[in-house]
Amino acid sequence: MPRPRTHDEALRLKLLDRAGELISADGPKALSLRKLAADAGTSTTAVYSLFGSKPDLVNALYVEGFRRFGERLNAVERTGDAVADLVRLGVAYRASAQADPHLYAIMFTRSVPGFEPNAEADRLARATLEPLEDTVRRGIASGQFADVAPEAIIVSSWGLVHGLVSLELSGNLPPEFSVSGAYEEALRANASGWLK
Amino acid sequence: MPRPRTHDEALRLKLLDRAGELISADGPKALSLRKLAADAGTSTTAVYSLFGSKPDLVNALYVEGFRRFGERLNAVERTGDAVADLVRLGVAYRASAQADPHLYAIMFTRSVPGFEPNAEADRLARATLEPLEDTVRRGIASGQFADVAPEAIIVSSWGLVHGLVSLELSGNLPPEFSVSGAYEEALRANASGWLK
DNA sequence: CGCGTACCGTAACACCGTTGCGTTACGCTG
DNA sequence: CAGCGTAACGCAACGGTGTTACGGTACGCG
Repeated sequence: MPRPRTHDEALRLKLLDRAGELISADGPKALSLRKLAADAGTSTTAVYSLFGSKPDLVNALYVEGFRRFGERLNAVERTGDAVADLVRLGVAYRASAQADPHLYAIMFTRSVPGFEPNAEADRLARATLEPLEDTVRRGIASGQFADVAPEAIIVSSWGLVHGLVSLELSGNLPPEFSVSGAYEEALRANASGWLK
Repeated sequence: MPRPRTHDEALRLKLLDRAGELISADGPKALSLRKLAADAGTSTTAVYSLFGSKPDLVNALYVEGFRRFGERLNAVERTGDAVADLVRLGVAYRASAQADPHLYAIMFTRSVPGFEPNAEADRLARATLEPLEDTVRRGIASGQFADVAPEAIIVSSWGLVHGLVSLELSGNLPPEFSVSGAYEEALRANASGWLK
């Protein structure tokens, strides 16, 4: 007997899509529920019935960002050489961040005030790193890397890649420092430091 | 003939101080000009006559953050061994970030919407890295590091340290992983990758 | 003493996220 | 076929934000 719902899955996707565009075009500040609703031809209520709140909508973008990230990392072909594989993964990581810089900002910096990823989103984020974890464990098992705790190499590699990419994206690097030029070299040097 | 000004240097410092406390206590979202003015016993106009706008006030916090950062990095004693010095600088970097996590967020993530550091602030930020640049150049000159472009080692070291610290502060690292435990080891491995 | 003037607090503006309320629009029932 | 019950939804209000225009204020000089 109720009136049929128009706040459906299609609208949910449309809102997510438009929200991503608004953020990508003018930054996180430009994401307003009123503007978003108007763009999608609906009302602000839609966001609340479909997502719960603005932070919850951003959480959905966070999940979407990690999904795209995971796709790219999983698509990296392995060579069997752990150092070369770490470099490849790092290159894919940077490419992914540059493809969606504002999604990257949502994922790794707190660019939307008040947003904290929920538990499920955190698990997903964690799972995205599986290719990295796998490569490091294989490198240790094969005797290529020193016999240290895998986490040490995993976090060190992740930290370097994340640090370089986020310095680059946030514009904190002095202009004469080009990440592109030294990126692969830095990744290789870092991985080499763990060789047996 | 005018009435004597109460929006003076003392009030400027008081506002900066209170703004830092508000941000440190409840995050960047909690920094409201009305609350800040009330806390300081003045009106919102003070912020506009002393700083220009809210982003300009945040810019002053940005500068203050880099000043403290520079103090700590400059206080690091050198051993003459480039690898050991890079580790020491990294430890000081992390300590500085942990001492003022919300200032760190202002400095390196875009945690306050609408804020972009101005040119002078950018120069100051750059100058903060001098101890790092110096250590790397000496390490290359002494023949300890390979004869690569200094920028490669500088950016790689900075990237690793920044990446680890910001992953740690943003809570993106898996809970079972302790940065403290593997931090120095990772820095040493990274620096070692550049040895001749 | 009072005038001139720079200063500064108040209040308005436009916008934000969020929420309660009243309307709407359907499908089942009589 | 008419009407009712009910879930869904848009509108408008609420308390907040940064910012700005304005008008009262309080001093030093003539």
